[in-house]
Amino acid sequence: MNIESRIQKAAIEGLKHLYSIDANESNVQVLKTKREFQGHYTIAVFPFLRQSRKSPEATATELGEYLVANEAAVSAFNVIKGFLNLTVSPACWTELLAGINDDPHYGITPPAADAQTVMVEFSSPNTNKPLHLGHVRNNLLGVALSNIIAANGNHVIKTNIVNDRGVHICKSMLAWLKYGNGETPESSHKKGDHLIGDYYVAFDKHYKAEVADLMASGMTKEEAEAASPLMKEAREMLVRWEAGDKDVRDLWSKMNGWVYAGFDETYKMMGVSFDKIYYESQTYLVGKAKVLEGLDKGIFYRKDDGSVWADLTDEGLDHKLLLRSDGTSVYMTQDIGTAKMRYDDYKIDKMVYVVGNEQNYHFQVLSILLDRLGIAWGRHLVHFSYGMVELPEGKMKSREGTVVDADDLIAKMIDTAREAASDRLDGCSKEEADDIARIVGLGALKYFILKVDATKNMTFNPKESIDFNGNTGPFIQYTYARIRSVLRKAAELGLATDQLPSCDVPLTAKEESLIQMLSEFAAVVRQAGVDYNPSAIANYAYDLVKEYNQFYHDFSILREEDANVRALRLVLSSNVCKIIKEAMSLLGIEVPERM
RNA sequence: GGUUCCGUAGCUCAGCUGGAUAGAGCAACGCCCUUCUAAGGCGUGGGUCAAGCGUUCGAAUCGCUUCGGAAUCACCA
Repeated sequence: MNIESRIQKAAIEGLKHLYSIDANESNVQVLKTKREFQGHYTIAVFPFLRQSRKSPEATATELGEYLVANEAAVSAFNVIKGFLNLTVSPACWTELLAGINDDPHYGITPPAADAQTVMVEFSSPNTNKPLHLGHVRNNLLGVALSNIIAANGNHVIKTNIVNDRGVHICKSMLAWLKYGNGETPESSHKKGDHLIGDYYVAFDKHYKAEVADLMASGMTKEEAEAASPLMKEAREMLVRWEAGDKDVRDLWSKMNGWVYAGFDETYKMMGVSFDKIYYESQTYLVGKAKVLEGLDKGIFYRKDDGSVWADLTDEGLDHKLLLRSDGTSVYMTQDIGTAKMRYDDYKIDKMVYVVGNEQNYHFQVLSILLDRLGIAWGRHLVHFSYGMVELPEGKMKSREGTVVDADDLIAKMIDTAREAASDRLDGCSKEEADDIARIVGLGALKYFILKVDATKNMTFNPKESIDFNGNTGPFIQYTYARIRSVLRKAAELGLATDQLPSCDVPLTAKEESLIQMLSEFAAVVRQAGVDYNPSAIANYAYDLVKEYNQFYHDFSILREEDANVRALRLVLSSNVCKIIKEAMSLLGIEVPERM
């Protein structure tokens, strides 16, 4: 049991004993004492005054006296107004540190025998354009969330649903046929996803030109869009694709292959991997069948024009289209198919979709539809709804060329990291220096994105490059590397870094505070899991590191002459190191041994 | 128009299951390397927590209203 719980339990007993108050966990709050006051934990006694029939000061004092007498962890107290500040005994802190030191994975809960299986879907790219900053946020959140869910004792299956079919794919295929002259990633020395993206843009350019010409000859915009020969060809191509036309399918496979090779490079760079990948080209027919099955069962209905709908008015929502009048499927149909396949493939207890908040309505509807279709986890599916990445001017727009490309951004971050390290890695080989630049550059990018509350929109200013000082990934990595350096030197001197002294060692306030923060890690991981909130881990790591840097600045470790004090500081430092690494690893961020 | 989300320092963000004088980083200005990595530490200035009303011993946090911004309500995905 942690110290907070012990204090809370004792306080509940004390209130009962002193005033016959029946308090419980929810109304006895044990808070962390604010910096400017003396003590480690604080209880506000205001809620108990009515029943204690005493002043705030008197009540707090009596409760404080009770706790010092009856709870070994509490060694002293002070009262300011109605706030009871409690001081925890040094022995208690040392014991706590020993416990953390003995646990190589403190804060991480391995799956138990009856652990739940949670599937996390993220990334889910289109195969017609390269990944941009929005996808980066999605991927990083997906990885971090999967790690956090796993760290809370669940089995996690990471999955990706690739949107590899539809008229948008036909557009780039058509443009490549018309304007490509057989260009390949090899011949052009372009990543496959970027090559295809260029043809998607080319289609749009020619299509716009056609529409403009037709409008110049007197058509309205709608007429012109409907009459565009290019668009007509693209739609015909989709029909041929659905019919399984060999030429179209071969081209489709070839071009998708290029895109996947490009994506794989980006994924690898970002440290993203999946346990299972689904393709919409394989799930949409399953969805169609499932919808028709629902139609037979009377869950859905068919309109006169042949389209199939779900009536959601009893849920306070509208009618939702599931199959078009021409029998083709829509987005929702595909998600239903994917859900069924997942249900058949794995015994999932819970499904988490990492998808942008623009699709909140979609997932509200999907949840209801899956439930009606008998998918067990449908009703309680989790839509991890994250906010957009915006530029200072507003949304990224591909048409205006303001999209921040993932590969470009990553390369730029690594270059910046390399420059920043240029004059400080003299002893390193080229490979080591490259690896450090990669770790630090990506660390800066990942932390920048993950430290902000995922549900909120965030702003990225491309003109001001991501910082390497202050509340950043490199700041945390730097602290890690600095501690590692001290620990290496300790090893050279033959000093143990994991042996607490057997006798009592007096602790400074900073040391106590650090142990207190280390012990909080387990609760932070748990809460991050409950809230689906990776940023809580990031902010914790920052606070811990900031605290450690003050300690590092104010106290010596290796030059400390008292061997017991030195041993304690080494253990403390090595455990801060361990927790930094664990926290960053939950976020999918690596830490360097030196930088 | 309906629904949902957001509004905290010049900028980017914490804090939100109610607790003490609202915190960081960046930017500005100043100080600290003969001492374990200065990507660090310390300090100064910077706030009507969008506004108002309410609930409460206590509100940035909870409720209502207003203002401002975003998303969504497609036979797009």
